[in-house]
Amino acid sequence: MIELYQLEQLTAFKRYGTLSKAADELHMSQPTLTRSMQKLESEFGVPLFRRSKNRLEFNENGLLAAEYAQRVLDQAQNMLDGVRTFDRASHTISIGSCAPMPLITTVQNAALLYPDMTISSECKDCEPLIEGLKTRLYQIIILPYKPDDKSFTFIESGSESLFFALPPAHRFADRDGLYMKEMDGENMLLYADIGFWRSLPEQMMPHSRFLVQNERFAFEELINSSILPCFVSDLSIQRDGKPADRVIIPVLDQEASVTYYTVCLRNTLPKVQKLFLI
Amino acid sequence: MIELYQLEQLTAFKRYGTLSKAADELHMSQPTLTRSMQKLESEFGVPLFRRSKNRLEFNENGLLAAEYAQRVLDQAQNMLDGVRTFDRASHTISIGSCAPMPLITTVQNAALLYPDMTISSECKDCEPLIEGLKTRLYQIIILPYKPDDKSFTFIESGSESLFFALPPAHRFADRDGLYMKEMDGENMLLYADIGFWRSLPEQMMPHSRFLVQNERFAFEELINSSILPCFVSDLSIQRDGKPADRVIIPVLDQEASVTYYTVCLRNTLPKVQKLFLI
DNA sequence: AGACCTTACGGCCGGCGTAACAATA
DNA sequence: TATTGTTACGCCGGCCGTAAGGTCT
Repeated sequence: MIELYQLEQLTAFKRYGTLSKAADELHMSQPTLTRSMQKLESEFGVPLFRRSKNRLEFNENGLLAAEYAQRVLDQAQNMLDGVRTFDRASHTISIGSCAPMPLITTVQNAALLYPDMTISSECKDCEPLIEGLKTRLYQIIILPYKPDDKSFTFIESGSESLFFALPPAHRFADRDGLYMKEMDGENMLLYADIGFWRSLPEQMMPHSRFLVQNERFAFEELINSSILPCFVSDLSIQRDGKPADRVIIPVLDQEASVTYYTVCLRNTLPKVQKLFLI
Repeated sequence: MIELYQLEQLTAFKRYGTLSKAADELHMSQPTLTRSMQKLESEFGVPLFRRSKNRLEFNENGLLAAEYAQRVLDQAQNMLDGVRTFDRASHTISIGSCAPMPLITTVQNAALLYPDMTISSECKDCEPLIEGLKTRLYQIIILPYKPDDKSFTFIESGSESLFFALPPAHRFADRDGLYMKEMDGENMLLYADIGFWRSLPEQMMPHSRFLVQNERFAFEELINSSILPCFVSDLSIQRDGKPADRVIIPVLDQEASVTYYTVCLRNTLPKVQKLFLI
């Protein structure tokens, strides 16, 4: 029977033009390749080459065969990739979240409940999350609102509320609560990786400038060494503590408090059931 | 590397359900198949089977792999078929003709001029011939008129004229020529395999009944043992002689005399050039 | 007992590299 | 002389079949 290694050799000959060069590239001796091509030719049952005394080249059959061969090889590679990718996916729980904080506990839970699975996670906007859930890019997504798609199932999985972290000398430092509108115009430090929260300040405080920090370290250093206000949340305080030398004032806008929902496809529920039984 | 024979084995296992049966079908021992599948699995790098103590079955990876494998095998088979068909086509001159008589000499010429080629030929109506020439089903066609397609090239290649073959006692036996209309209403013997000629008598002599003979032998026997008139042509006379005991009267209608044209695609001309240099 | 899968063992075929030869540029 | 393709020869790895062992119905 014709075998893939022969097709590999055939396409190598097409690429390199001579048996010698092809044999080099294939890490084999040139006589071996000669014999292998003779055998292939006899298995096709039709001539594939034009032979001069010291020159071998494709005839039209051979050119056609080499094209076909490439397609067969591509498909074989495609098979390997496909099966390996499928296997990897079946050992991976992919979680997408609208914000980093609720992701942390969900990833922890998933790792504990499914110790043999690889947990992959990322933050995205809500629309791509929902798209990704439908296309099975994610098995689980975390949204800041109840999804209304009938093919989804979900549980409430926590909440997060924003606070202003003000320097003690700030004019609003003694308030019990603040609307963002009241802070509009004040420049603030802002940590970049906050998911869907990112759009809220810019929307509600159009006159403020936000000093966006991509590095967590830079963000925390600047809190310590400046008197700029910034945002924190109950979850971030729970995780990292209160920033030193800041007064914590609740943000009163209703948009500043959300309930998170852990969502999956009904179809996929069995695979991640344990996460819904907490 | 993964090889086709392993994929063949994989799909056999899918078809037959157990290694034993698959091994039988593949004419190999069952331990051999066990080992081969183990090797395949290790080459995929992911588990393909669920193993009980005395039962082997696909897991989801394996099912997917078997589907992919079938596609690879199909494509490999497709490659073989494609190349072999291409090779055969390149050694074949396929000739289509509107009538059998001009085909004979053309096929003879082709066989002489291209002794290494296989000559295949058939009779069809003019429209399918032209279609077939365009789609390269034929390299050459023979038409009873000049083609007007710009992509065709052609030469005149003979002519054929019809005659009535009447019994000597026929009322028209002494005529120098006859129009078909004059014979309308008389029953006639008709040989079936006459190509485009077939439609002419029925069209011009609607009141006649034609006793169509599919067998050449039956046709000739009936000429000898009856007094029914029939058609012959100059070419048929040249080939088979005049029918015994018949008077040959020219058919005067203009449709009863045609000039034949040998036609090929301009593109394909080099392949059949010699036939156009006669 | 029969069907099935796996492991162990030894034979052998076929693909491999080396060497030698022939032709070409 | 350097490069290329083909043929001859002998080695050896890997695939094969047989045999044996274990499990399940």
